[in-house]
Amino acid sequence: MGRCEQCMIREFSSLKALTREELLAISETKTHFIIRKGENLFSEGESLNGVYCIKEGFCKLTKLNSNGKDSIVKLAKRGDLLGQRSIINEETSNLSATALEDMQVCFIPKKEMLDHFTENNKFSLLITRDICTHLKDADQDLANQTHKTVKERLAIMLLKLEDLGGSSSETQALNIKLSREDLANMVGTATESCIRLLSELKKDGIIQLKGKDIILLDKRELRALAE
Amino acid sequence: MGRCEQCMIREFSSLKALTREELLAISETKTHFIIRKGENLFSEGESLNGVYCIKEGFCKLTKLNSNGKDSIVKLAKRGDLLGQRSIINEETSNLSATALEDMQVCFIPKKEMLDHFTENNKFSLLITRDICTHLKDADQDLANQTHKTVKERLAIMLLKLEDLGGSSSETQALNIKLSREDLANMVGTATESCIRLLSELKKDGIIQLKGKDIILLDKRELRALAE
DNA sequence: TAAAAATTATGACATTTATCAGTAAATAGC
DNA sequence: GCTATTTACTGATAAATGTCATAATTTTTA
Repeated sequence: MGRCEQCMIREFSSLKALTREELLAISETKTHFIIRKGENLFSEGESLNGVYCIKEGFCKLTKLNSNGKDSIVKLAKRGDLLGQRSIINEETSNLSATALEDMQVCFIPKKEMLDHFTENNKFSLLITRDICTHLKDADQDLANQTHKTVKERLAIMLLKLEDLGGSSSETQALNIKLSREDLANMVGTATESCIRLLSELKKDGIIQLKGKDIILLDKRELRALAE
Repeated sequence: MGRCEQCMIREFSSLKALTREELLAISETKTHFIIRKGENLFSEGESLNGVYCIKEGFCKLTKLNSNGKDSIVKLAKRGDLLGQRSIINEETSNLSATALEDMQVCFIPKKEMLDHFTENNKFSLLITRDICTHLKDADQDLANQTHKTVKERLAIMLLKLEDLGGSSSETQALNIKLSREDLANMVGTATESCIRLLSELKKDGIIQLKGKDIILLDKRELRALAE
């Protein structure tokens, strides 16, 4: 099994505040596993016994609506920690986490996290700050959702996808591959509306579509559309 | 000036975790003031030098959209602390806070808050938990916003207003008085649409409208509408 | 208290967005 | 490689929501 103190992924999260000794302790209790595309790391309402550290791959965090549709609340990537809120608030998970591609994930037990959280002030501050950042993002998303059109929100989302996952250096396509349905659920619209707007952006030469690949041709124009 | 250790409002917030000594220290540095209806406690983008503790009155927390409209992200009431996120993340305020009625507010300087935050683990845990709760609420709001109709969202909002501020024991009217425009900005719709739906709910005998007063007549039906 | 201003309300209409139906294309399984 | 199945796309239409105009009501101000 890999050793946390040698794992560079920790530099991307609050785990970077842990001492060598603390990392050694975590190495002893953590587990490492593979999640296949489409599988859940955890589900809404589930009680989490620890925190997940994403070593590789993207996943979506969703909330099931009463009408049976998923709302994608956010995306997570390599280096992100999942489940912090549930652990701190001692509540069941608020969201489901589903792999968008094959993932490598480490699981750190609750007790181990909480011990360091209470003992290492730098660590707990970073975790709290991380949660604060999520809150700020959520407020922004909420404001966008309330007064922006679907087209504006789609433009925002495409830029956000590039920001989060980057683009392939060969094909220029966004690295985060979402189905049209998933993209629609992020934007908060019907799948057909989402497809229609993508076609429109393509027709206007702002993006290029090649199968599932999306290439952002004119980011300046996209930003203008996002207002 | 009032003394924090004698102020019962602190029991409603993370401040309840502070020791008598800590409360005495805060009493020395805090200031107390009155905010008139419509005035701002602080504005989006402003850098906050401390945290606000609401002693009396309701206020709205808004985010300005590119189209010049406000989105009301949440409401705050007696006992709530405002500005915690900005202080912890050392960032400017994400939202504006505007009084919905005359308010009494205490201001606790940043340094004072951070000192206790780093030294009193119970206090910092409660603050972190409070932020976690806000994050959970924001995720729920976001999901509601994406896949619920305006009518469903309005029903949710009316129930939330009652939950947050209660109703007058005499008139049964909601204690939180919002203009139709504010209500629309909470629900995320146009003012006229909001008014139209309120009229519809009134026609169906679900609510009663008396000037600005809103009386929830049939909460069961409202909950059904909210799904 | 009367006039002015702001807010609430309603109607007509335009626009956006969702839904349903059906086809085309891509992917998975054999 | 070929079929089955899913996903992507397009069109027609319906429904929801926004916008503009205008009237009724309430609140504010002089």
